[in-house]
Amino acid sequence: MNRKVSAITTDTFPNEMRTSLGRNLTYGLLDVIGRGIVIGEYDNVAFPTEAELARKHGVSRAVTREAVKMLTAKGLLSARPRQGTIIQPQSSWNLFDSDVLHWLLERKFSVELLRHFNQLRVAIEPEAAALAAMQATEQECAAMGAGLARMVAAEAGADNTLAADIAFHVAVLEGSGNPFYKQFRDMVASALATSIHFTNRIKGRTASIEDHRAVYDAILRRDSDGARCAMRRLIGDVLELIGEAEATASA
Amino acid sequence: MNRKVSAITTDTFPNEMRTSLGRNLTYGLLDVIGRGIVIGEYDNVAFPTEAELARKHGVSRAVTREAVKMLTAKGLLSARPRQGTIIQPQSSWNLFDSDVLHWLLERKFSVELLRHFNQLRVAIEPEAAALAAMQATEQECAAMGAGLARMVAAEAGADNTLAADIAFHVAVLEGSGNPFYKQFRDMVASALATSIHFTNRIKGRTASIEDHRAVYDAILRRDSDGARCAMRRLIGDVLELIGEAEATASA
DNA sequence: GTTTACGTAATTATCATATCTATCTGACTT
DNA sequence: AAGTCAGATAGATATGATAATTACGTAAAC
Repeated sequence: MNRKVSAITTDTFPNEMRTSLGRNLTYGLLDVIGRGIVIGEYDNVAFPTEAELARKHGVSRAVTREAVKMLTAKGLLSARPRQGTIIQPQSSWNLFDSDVLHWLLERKFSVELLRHFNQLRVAIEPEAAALAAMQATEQECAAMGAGLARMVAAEAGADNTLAADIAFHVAVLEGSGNPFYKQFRDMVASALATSIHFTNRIKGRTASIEDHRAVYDAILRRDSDGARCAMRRLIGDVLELIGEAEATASA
Repeated sequence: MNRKVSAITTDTFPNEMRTSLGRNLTYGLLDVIGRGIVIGEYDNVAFPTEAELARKHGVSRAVTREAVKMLTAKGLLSARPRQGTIIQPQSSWNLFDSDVLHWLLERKFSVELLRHFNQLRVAIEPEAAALAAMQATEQECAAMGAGLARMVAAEAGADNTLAADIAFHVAVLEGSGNPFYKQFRDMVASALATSIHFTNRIKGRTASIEDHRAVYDAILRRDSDGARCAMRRLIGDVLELIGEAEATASA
């Protein structure tokens, strides 16, 4: 396995490439450049040209162009002849792309972003719970129950707290029967994974199980408004904690 | 301008290329393939290989690959050696990508999709209004006022009803100060543009202006809950109309 | 002095071709 | 059965050449 030595090789990016099935140079470069943009690596310097990017990372221009095109599709870049490739204002980044969100949450951790995201969750998830109460199938309800059961098991150390929490919230979103809500699957998973350390540090999750169960029970008895309120309370609590943390940090 | 004649030329896709700045072959092909996938052009046939796509559209493989990569980034495709390029299940399409949403809404018009989207709006926009009531700047409030004024003007035939409606809703989203809500800008614009004919047909928009003004007033007096309720009522009405239409259609 | 027109050069866009790599299939061996 | 190897296929990558676009500086025009 003696290939040309390059900054980015197929080996450089093994398993953690959550982007579809890719573990090839293009996806590697996509990840490196994307993360670089989000971190702010190019904030005070002109973004490199295709040729420079290719040379710097030791890959061909074709690979570079494909990675750049993918980042363009995600709203991070735009390219024009003679002007070069430039970073788009953050307002046009596609935050609902799980790659972009992942990069954002991964960087120097921003409580503000976490608050913004949970301000979104407090809109989305209660409504999803309400929809789920109206039309979730038995299977979908069973998935929620399983998630809850895992949370209880995790309490006793028999399962992973984070994975259980995610499983429950994802199950509710799936139960909504609405493809837009279902899209939040990856986002919520990504964000919870990042924020769990944060929220855990502030407050034990012991009380949380009961809150989750309240959502679950309401959905089971087809109580749409009850499910909405319970879920809103659940996420509202998280939001409150974040607000307090922000206030403490700035004080 | 005598270049090689091909199925997709630079001239084929002139101005209407809302995707970033592109009016080149890659963006043209992106649009053609993307629309084809959404419409269902490949539903009962194997998706072509890169080579076939390139030949069919008369472009090089490099262009084809770039378009395919962009569609991969939007969640529509995935590619593996030997397996070929395959269409992803609809559940992994990025519905929050304005291209994807545009293609979806453009196809044989689906009332169900419209309902699903408005089920999302009824979660998002009231919360955005509530946030706007808390922290919109004077400028942002002025933008909402301007949108409302345009709606009044449109009533008298002095402005475009659709554009005015969009302007108001976008202004509220912008006023939320939350980047996730701001992302709905393009989506709401895209969806309203498609649905306006539908909703207009069912009900005159005369009553609508007062509903919009109620939202605006609540935000101005910093009444968070009032804004949320007013906006919820506004979109709830639309949702109800869609539900009735669906019931009628299936009856 | 300001604007307009235009040529130049830089950078992306495209093409064509060749080679590499991953992976499925099936035959062959153990 | 289970493992191993060979062939075939389709995407992945590299390379180099050409075209198209347009920012920018310069000169001409007003």
